[in-house]
Amino acid sequence: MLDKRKLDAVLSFINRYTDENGFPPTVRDICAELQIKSTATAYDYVNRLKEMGRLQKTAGKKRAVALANSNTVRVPLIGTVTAGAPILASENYEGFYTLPTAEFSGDGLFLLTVKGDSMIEAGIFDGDKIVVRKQETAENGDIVVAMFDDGVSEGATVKRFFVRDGKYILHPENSALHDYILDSVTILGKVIGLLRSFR
Amino acid sequence: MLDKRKLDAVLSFINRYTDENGFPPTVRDICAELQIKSTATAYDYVNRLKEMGRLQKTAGKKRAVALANSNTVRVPLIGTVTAGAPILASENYEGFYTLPTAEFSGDGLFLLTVKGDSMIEAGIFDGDKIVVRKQETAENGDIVVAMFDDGVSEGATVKRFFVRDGKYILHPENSALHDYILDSVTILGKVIGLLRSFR
DNA sequence: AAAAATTTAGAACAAATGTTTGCAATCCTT
DNA sequence: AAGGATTGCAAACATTTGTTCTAAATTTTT
Repeated sequence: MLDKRKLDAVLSFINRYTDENGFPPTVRDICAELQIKSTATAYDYVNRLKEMGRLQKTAGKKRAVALANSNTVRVPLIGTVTAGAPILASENYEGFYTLPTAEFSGDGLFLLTVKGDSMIEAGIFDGDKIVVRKQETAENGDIVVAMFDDGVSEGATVKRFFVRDGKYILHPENSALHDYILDSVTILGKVIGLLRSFR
Repeated sequence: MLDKRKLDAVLSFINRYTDENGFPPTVRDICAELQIKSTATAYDYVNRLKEMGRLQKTAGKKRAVALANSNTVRVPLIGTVTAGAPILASENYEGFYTLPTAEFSGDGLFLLTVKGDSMIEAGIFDGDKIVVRKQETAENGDIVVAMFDDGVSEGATVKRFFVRDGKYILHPENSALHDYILDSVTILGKVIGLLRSFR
C-alpha cells in the first residue's frame, strides 16, 4: 500500500498550484515540488488519485488534471432585493462570484444585494450580499426571498417565513416593522448565507 | 482595428471553459468554439489579449492561459477568536477558502471563526467567519482583531477600536458588555468583511 | 481603383508534456 | 534470509499543443 500522505501531498499541491496559477501543474511540476525523481512516479500518483476518484483527468491532454471535488462554486449576482422593486430579471446579472463550497454549497445558488433594514436583527444588513438557494417551498422559520402582493404593495423581499392558520407570514427581523400576513406568496429561494464587506 | 467583440468572445470563452473544466482551453479549443479556421488566428487573439493585459500567459507552456484579473483570492482559515483563548498559532490553519476579489481584496488576508456575541449589534454573530486584513495599526472606529492583557484576562478578541486620552478602547457592540480600556493592545488586523452560512 | 495595411488561413515546425517500458530499490510475507 | 510484491527511477517515446512562416483574403487608406 502506498503512503497515503504522499497522495494527499500530491493532491494538495495540485489544488494549490491550480489556484495560484489558474491552470493545473504538469507531472514535472509535481516532481519538482515533491522531490520526486521520475515523471513516471508522479504520473503514477496522479493516476491512482484518478482511480480513487479524487481528481479528474483526461488521458492524453496536457495539463488536464482537475480536482474532482472543486472547492469553489460560481454563483451569479443577479440583482438587489428591495421592497417594491422587481428582481430576477434574468438578464441583469452583474457577474459571477466564486465562493468556497466549504461554506456555501448546493445547486441553484444565486446572490442578491440586500437593500433596507428589515432583517437587521437577524444580522442581515443593508448592502449585504445574501446567498440564496433557489426553491419553491420553505419551512417554518426559514429566511426566504419571496414575492408577494398584498394589495397594498408588492415586490420581492427577504423575510423570515412562517405558515400559521393557513396564512403565510413574512416576518421582518426588525421590531420597528410589522409582519406581512398573506394569502399567497411565491418563494424564490431560501437564504443560506451571506457575504459582507466593510468599507 | 480588430473587432472588439471577437476578443471579448475569446476572453469569455476562456473564462467559461476554465471554470467548467478546471483547466484552460487550447488554441484549438478556441478555434472550435468560435469557428476560427486557423490555430494561428486564435493564437493571435490570445496574444493580443495578453498585450492588452486582459489575460496572462507564459510563452511555450501548454494550456497556460489564465485570466489576468484573477477574480479570486485564497485565504487561510487560521482558527477561532474566542475571548481568552490564544489564536494564530500559525500551524493550526484549517485550510484555504477561495473568496471573490470583488468582495474581499488585499494582501495578508485571513479568516477567523468568531466565537461569542460581543459584536452582535454590529451584525457579527457567533459562528461567522470574519475576513481580516493583517495590520499593526488601526483607526478610530475600525473593527479589529486585537490581543490584550488587562491584568484580569487576556486573549484575542474582535472589537471596535478607539483611542481616547492616550488609552486604547476595545468596544464590544453589545450593550450588555463593557468596554476594555487598556494601556496597550496589539492589533492583529482589521476586519474587512465576513461570511456566514445558515444551517 | 490601386495600394497599403490588416486580418485570416493553411500548413509545417518545435517544444512541452503525457505515457510506456524495463529495471533497480525497497518493502512485505513466509 | 529468500522470494515475491510493491514502489521508484531513468530514459526513451508519442502526442498534444504552442509557435512560426508564407500567402491569400479582406479591409482600409490614398
